Amino acid sequence: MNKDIENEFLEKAEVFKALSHPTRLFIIDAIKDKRMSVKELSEIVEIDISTMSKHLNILKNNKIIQGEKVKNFVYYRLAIPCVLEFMTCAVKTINKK
Amino acid sequence: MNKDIENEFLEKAEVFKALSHPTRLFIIDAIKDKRMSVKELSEIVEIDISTMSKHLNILKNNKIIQGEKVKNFVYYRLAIPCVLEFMTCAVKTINKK
DNA sequence: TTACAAGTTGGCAAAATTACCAAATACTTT
DNA sequence: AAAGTATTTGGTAATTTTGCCAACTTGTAA
Repeated sequence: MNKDIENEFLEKAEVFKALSHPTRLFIIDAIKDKRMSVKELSEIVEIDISTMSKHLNILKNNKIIQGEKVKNFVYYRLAIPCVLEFMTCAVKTINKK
Repeated sequence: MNKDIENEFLEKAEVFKALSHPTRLFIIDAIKDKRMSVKELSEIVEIDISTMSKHLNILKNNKIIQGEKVKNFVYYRLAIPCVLEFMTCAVKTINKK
């Protein structure tokens, strides 16, 4: 693959990849209004807390969310509100199917 | 994983997954103004034409692009212009890093 | 009809992703 | 200090994605 093209689009692709999992899209929807802890999120989605922690880490590494430690909880919130607009476009796409 | 949550977010995640590869983001950028054939795209990106065909198929299955056969060429163009706005948000995210 | 070019599909191996468990860390509370 | 709760990290197996080659299909042109 051409290196210039790869350099230009790889970082952007990483952001989309971070959003390409149902659990991570749920997270974004869930914390858009109020911050939530890892345990709260894992219990709602019904997955292992370690799995949830890793999903949150993927979003955090891409600066899509950010965490804040309070006591021994970590509360996460949206760092990039524009991701919500992504959703609107995704839904338009789905409605075409 | 909770089934209601999975049902609500799986389809949307598929759209993001379709966009989560540098070659596929390049395609979207390349055909945003003018339609292009599989061979043209594969030569620019420098990958096998069969690989390019598969990438195009992933985008087509998600209704992000659409193809039109002319002679023995297939020209692809954008079907959902709003994906370009996704890019703008992705870049904002990248600039934070 | 024969040869050629564009595109698609199937198969396979390498790489990446995902989810669980177990163990480690961080912080509280008794 | 000891026990308990929340979170993170390492390891591993199952699944998915990716890219090439080879073979096949479709349509063109000699």
